Amino acid sequence: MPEGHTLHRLAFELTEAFGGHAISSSSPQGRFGAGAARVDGRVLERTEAWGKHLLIDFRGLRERVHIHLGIYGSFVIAGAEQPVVGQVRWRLATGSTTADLRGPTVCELLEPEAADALIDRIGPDPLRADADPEKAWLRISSSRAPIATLLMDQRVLAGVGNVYRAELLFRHRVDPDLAGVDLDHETFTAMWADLSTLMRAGVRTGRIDTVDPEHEPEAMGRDPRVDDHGGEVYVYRRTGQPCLVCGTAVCTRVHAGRNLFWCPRCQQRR
DNA sequence: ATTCTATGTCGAA
DNA sequence: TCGACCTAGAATA
Repeated sequence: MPEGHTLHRLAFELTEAFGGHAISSSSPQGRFGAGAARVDGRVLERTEAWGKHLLIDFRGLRERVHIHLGIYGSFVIAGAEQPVVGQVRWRLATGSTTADLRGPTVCELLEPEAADALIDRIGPDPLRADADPEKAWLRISSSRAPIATLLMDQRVLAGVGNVYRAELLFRHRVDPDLAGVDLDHETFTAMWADLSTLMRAGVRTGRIDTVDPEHEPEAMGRDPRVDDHGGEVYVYRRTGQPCLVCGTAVCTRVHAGRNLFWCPRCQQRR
C-alpha cells in the first residue's frame, strides 16, 4: 500500500521502535543475506523517507539501507518473537519488537554518494518541509505531457501514486489529459498545498481520505465509499459509480500502464 | 487449484 | 508500449 505517506509513516514508526537500539538483523528469505549480516547487532540511528524511498542509518556504518516497496511490498512492525510467515526479505528485531519486510522492489546497501544521487534525482516531496514546489512547476510548465503522467513521474514530484493522482486531479477539477504546459500556476499552487495537506493527513491516519465533509456520502444519505485501501475517495476505483459531486458515472481507462479514474463532467478541459 | 489484481519502476523493443 | 519482477490475498473455477 505504498504511496509517499506510507513511507513517511513507516520512517517515523521504525525510528520510534528501533532508534537508538542495537537490532538483530536477518534475511529469512535469503535475498538480503549479506546486507542483513552487515547491519546485524548495530544500533539503528534513524530512518527517513524521500518520496517513496526509505533510507536507514546505522551507527558506525557508511552505507545506508535503501528500501523501495514497489507495488506489493510491505513492512510490518509487530511485537517480540513473531514466527516467520511467508517470504520475509529482511527482519529487524529487538527484545520487544519485530519488523518484517516482504516483497520490496529494492532492499540494498547504498554508499552515501549513491544515496545522495538518489535524493538528487527525485522531485520535491510534498511531505518534506524543505521541498521546493517551484522545481516541480518548472518541469510541469515546460512539458507537453498530460498532467496525469507528470504527477506520477517521480522526477517531477516525489511520493504521489495512483490514488493521490486521481484524487488530486478530481479535487481541482483538472482534466487528466491537460498538458502540463497548459496548467495555470495558480491551479498548480493550490494543488501542491492541497496535496501536502492530504498527504500529511495520510501519514497520521495510515489511509488516503480525500472527500470533503460536504460531499461525504453519509451526509447525502448513501453508503460510505471506502475503497479497499481503507480510505474514502471521490474517484479512485469507483468506476461506474456516481460522482459524489455531480452524479455522473466515474470513468476509468489505462493511462501509461496504470489505471486512471476521473469524472468526465467535473473534470472537463477549461 | 488456478488466475487475477495491486497505492511501482525499470529496461528492452 | 510492453513485459518482467517482487508477494499475498481475493476472485474464479
